[in-house]
Amino acid sequence: MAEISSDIIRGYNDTIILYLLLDGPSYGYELSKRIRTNTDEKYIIKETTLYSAFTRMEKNGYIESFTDEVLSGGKKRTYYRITDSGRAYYQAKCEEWNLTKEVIEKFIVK
Amino acid sequence: MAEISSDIIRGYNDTIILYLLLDGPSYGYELSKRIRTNTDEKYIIKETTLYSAFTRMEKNGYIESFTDEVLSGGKKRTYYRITDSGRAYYQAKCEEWNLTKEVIEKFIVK
DNA sequence: CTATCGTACTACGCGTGTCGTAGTAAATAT
DNA sequence: ATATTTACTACGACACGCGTAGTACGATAG
Repeated sequence: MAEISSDIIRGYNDTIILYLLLDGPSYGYELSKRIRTNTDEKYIIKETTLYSAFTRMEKNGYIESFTDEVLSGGKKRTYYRITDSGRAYYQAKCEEWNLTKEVIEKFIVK
Repeated sequence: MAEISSDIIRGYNDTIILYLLLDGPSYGYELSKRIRTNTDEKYIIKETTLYSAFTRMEKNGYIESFTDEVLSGGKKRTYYRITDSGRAYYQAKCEEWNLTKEVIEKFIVK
């Protein structure tokens, strides 16, 4: 079966994460499982990709973090919450996606 | 208007080029114009991106080059022709695209 | 007759996102 | 007692795209 290449998902991991955060705050491990189940195992995000996306997006102001005092599985969780700026970015990414899809599909034989 | 980010087109430039070469051999300048017009100016490939894609794909055996003796515009043209391996790669990329599209669209609000 | 535009590239090096590998740490299942 | 699951962090490598610059010549415009 075809695999999803990191080159095409590149730059859309942020969008995927932001979409899931629209439902409310979440954390790495949970998000990774949601992505996995949501796509019927078709896309399994790499841990390093996920956590580096958190760092980047927090730096960019798209998400905010807060920590839970409760330890789960030995390590304290870091939760992330989407910001207004993140919501706007997500919307822009959706528009970009629709345009990009239109462009690429001109070169894809079905 | 939304712009196409290099992060999403990344890895699909090769596919776009191979698609156009299915019609027969072509060269850089012509392909760049065809991409431009084909997408109604929505996607204008950068020259460096295009020529580095040629180098990469020739190395990978997806395309073959030959030169025309006729000088055009002062510089001799390098034509590229798709190989059988390139055709197979293109097909695989199309399948990958369909899968990726399905995955990403689960996270896009329309 | 000089200058700019169009054609057709090549060279160099940077930035970014993804990924492989490895390590830390504790709770829970076997 | 050991393996697995949870929940991360650190480090470095790699590939692709892109900015910038340069080469070279014909054709067209002023």
